[in-house]
Amino acid sequence: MADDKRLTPRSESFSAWYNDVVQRAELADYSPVRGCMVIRPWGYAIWELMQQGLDGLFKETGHENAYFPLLIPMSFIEREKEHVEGFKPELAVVSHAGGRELDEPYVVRPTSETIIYSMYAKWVQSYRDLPLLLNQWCNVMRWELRTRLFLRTSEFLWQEGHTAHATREEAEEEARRMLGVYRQFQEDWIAMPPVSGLKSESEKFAGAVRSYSVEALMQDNRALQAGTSHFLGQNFSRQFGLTFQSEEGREEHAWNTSWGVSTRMVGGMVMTHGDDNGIVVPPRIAPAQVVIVPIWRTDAQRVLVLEEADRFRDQLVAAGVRVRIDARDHLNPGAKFYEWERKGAPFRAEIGPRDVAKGQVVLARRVPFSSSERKRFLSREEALATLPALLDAFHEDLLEGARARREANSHRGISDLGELKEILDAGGGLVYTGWSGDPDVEERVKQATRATIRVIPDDEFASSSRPSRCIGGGAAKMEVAWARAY
RNA sequence: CGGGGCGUGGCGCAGCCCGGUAGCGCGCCUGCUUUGGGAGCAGGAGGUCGCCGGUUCGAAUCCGGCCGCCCCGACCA
Repeated sequence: MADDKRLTPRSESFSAWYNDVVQRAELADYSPVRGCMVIRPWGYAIWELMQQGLDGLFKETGHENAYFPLLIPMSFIEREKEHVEGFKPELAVVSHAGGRELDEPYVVRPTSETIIYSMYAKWVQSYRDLPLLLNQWCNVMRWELRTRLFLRTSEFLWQEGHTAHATREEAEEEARRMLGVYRQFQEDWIAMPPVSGLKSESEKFAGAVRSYSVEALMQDNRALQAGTSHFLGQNFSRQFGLTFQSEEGREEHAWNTSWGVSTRMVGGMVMTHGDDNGIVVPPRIAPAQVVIVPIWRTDAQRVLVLEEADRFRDQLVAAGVRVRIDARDHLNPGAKFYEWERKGAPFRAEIGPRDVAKGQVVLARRVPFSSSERKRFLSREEALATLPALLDAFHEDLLEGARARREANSHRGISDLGELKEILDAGGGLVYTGWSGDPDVEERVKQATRATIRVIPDDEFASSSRPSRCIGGGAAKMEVAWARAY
């Protein structure tokens, strides 16, 4: 039946579409463990490319990778008051090991501030040991009530950067710098342009002095917190005795930051670029940027076509393009076209007997070049010479499309609560209003609209005229962006 | 945790109301023919009907309990 092959259209149910497409694109599957997912090879390869891109940026900004234990003594988590309050409900605890009950239970890390800063305390003596700039790639566990593949699972993969600095200014700068790295990465690799800014008090990380985030607007106009960066002040260094001797010989507490992005970005990619035919993987994170589909009738043609496909692949690989040949014999070409569209490969190159004869390839882009140009016929030399540029151009088109969608769904200068609610109920995305900074107002608006303050936007995203009225009445002290969020 | 829905070959479903020992599509296997947008024909494999108990000569179907999953709301990267 045709219906077996179709995905639930986005217009029918965006969340059903998401669940469908994540599984049918073979990104991930549900696991026997409640709330946990299995990331399948295609999805994992995308994550690996994200990791590579980010890891490069971390290294460029002076960070090194390390690894800390999965299990954290319960007493560590409990040391920072705000921190434990924030995480208590979602901790998974190991109480038994080696066949007996442990004297002190361990928690499966929900995040690693405590164990990492306890080690930093051991390693840092002098201002000369600072800054200490480490990152770790790992899994974490937060017991979630309601889970969704990639967007919220009990176990997820992420990176967490943890830094220690001699001065407050330097740590604050680091937190801002890494927020910028996330933004840059999401634009340059995922073609997902977020809005960056400061979190409100109620939305900040448990244990932080200040939290920043990048918020991306999905196709259903809900916001996705796609990365966070925290200025931790001296909260953890005080609890873990992370001190150093300053140049002047005084003992001082170090200043910390932490920052992380997770496999949630894969979900963000899906909901930013996907369409009713499947996901769209932006070129720089596509495990196969070009999929060659060979076409043949006879055995002789098969040999000839596959030979040409191999040669073309080798040439593309030499040009730095990630290529895959789909030589499966039990599927006809049409079936392969649909499959790779579902899985979001940026380009498909068809090579059949006619193309071999003419020395050409037929190139199709996952999102067509234009409505009138669904396929491009290129000589092999041309294809080879232009593909790297075509990949870049596709990235730019995706980024521009996503940015245009974000802007089209951003509503500025809203000062009336009724209007805010109206916009949100009509499916509006990011709504910019004034705010006094009063948490009671924030809570009241949240109750009334089911939206939250996503960020106090950075200057670049702020409205050209600063709002004077607070959404809850009275004078505004700042501008905030509201949205319903994942 | 509240509301809704669903558990039947790998996937999607029908059968349940009205009990009689399981069927359809897709997928899978074998063979032949095919292959430029989801191939055709022929043959074949595959199911303790979520679990436990009850009613009955007999339960996928009726009754009770339990478990699990999905969706919508309260908390969260």
